[in-house]
Amino acid sequence: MKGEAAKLKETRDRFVAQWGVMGTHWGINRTMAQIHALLMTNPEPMSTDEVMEELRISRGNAHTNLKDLVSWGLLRIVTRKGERKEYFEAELDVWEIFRRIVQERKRREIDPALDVLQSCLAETKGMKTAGGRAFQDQMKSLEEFVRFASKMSDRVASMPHGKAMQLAMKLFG
Amino acid sequence: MKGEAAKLKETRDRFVAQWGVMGTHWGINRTMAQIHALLMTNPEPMSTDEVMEELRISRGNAHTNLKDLVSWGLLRIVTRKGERKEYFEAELDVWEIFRRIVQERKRREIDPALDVLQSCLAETKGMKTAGGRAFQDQMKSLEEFVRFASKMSDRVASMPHGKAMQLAMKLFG
DNA sequence: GGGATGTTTCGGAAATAACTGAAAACACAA
DNA sequence: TTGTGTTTTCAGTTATTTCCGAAACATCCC
Repeated sequence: MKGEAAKLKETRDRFVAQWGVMGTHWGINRTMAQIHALLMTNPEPMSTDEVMEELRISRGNAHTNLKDLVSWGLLRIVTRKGERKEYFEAELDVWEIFRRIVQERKRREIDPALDVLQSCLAETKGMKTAGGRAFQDQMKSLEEFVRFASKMSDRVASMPHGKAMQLAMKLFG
Repeated sequence: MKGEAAKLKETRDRFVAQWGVMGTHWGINRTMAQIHALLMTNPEPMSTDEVMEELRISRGNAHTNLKDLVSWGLLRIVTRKGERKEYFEAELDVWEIFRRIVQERKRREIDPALDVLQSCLAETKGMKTAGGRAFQDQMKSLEEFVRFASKMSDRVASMPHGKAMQLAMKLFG
């Protein structure tokens, strides 16, 4: 029979690896997803070196992705008294994680799309040909929808956990 | 002064190009996004050859991405009487587009994540060590949330336009 | 059959994204 | 100021994804 600790390690490694694969499908890179998985399941904050060793990756790679995760708000930097080294700890609250991701994806994906649509809309304003009209109508539909999505994202991202769940239950209970 | 038609073509080209760039950030490839943009703004269905010519891409590339878009439910294949050639036309209704994307992303991104989490959860069931408990708690939170997201996606994807908007207005008006 | 038309597949080329390793920059204490 | 531990940057390499071009396949018509 296998020891519990060994089994745990195995399962955790599998989680980290799989989460990395998932990451690539989510449009974020493998390493970043792996680091996130690693830290979400580590009881203690980890240093860059520990992450490097655990995942067998270079310092540059570890550093870049740790800092990216911090900029997403998914990791926090913590320091220990008397030590200069930086340690990283993951946000564990799922609602908080979700909010951060929504916020960031809005900024990176929705807002730029909105800019494109609005500029296309502006440029074709007042066109009278059938083709012009049709194009503009389609831009308008898209713009309205994306603008709406943008607003929704903001609302969701600024909702506290309790409120969100309450709302969700009312809708989808 | 520039003719309206010329201006329109220019704006549309820019839309197609930009939408392609956006696509790469959304985790779908440039060509696929460009074809989608092209067809959403084309009054008539287009053939593979027309798409190839307009975007200056190879037949293989055009073919693959057109079929992928069909599998996403974002394009329909239409045929003309007496012609063997296939033409493609885009779904234009934004709510419909949104539903299809939600559906597909759920299938590709949420469901596999759920599998991973559930299997990790199962494997660590009943562990008594502190580490095992902590790991399991985190898996459980994630699993619950992702399962919830899965359910939400299904509901949203099966909602008719009117119902969804009505709901949205009540929430975020 | 065999030519014409259109679709699908696929090996290798090209483009893009991710990663490494090492050096440079930085921060701070002695 | 110099030494030591740590973070950051980046040019070059490697891996992955995307794309091309051409051949194979399928279908219809004569």
